Amino acid sequence: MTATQFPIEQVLETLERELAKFTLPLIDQMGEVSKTPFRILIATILSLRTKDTLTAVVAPRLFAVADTPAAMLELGEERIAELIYPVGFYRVKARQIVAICRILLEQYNGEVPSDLDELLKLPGVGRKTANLVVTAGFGLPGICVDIHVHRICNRWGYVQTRTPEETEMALRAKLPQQYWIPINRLLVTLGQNICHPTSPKCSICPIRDVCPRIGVTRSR
DNA sequence: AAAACGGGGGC
DNA sequence: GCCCCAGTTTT
Repeated sequence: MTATQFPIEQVLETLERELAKFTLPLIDQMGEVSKTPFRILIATILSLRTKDTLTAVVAPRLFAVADTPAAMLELGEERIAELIYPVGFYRVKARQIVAICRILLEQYNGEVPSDLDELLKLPGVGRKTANLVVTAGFGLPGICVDIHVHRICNRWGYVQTRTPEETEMALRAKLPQQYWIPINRLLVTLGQNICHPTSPKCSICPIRDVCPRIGVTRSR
């Protein structure tokens, strides 16, 4: 179709090799033992519109006190709000956590469902959160598109989309499935450390040789 | 399509 | 002081 297709596979493999040099996303910061579906679900709720370095400090405080839906309900909305206060949106998030845990206990036997459509029924869970639980929590195929994945894929010209949901669908159609799970982790890492919305640090970018927008500082 | 939720950190 | 942050829901 196009004369020069963006070399997405080469780029993602390069990023995979360079990953160790960068600050990693929230789920990786929380450590291997924290990668249970329930912790990923709750931590992702806490992380909405919040820096993940802050969430990575606050979330473990909550998990130390309550690590299951039943324990969360026992803790109660007020106490949850106090514990998560620094992440912001604490009232909304505490209310959503309680509502989610109630549903998990009443309808899912206290377990987090692995099905995307079931996850999307939970209050406060949109496509980004649901797909992160599917991929990072269960290791199942899915594409988690946050603002970094959306921005960078469009910056590269790999997709031309207006919303993260459109980007997710475009990637499902054209990105080889072996990259579905790692693309989020790779592009969030790149987006946080180098490929910023404004003033990206192209001079130290590991894929500068093949990026079509090298030196272009405006967001898209 | 736009507002609203919100404290913490960077500049 | 001003702006942004691994979004989602409501108007």
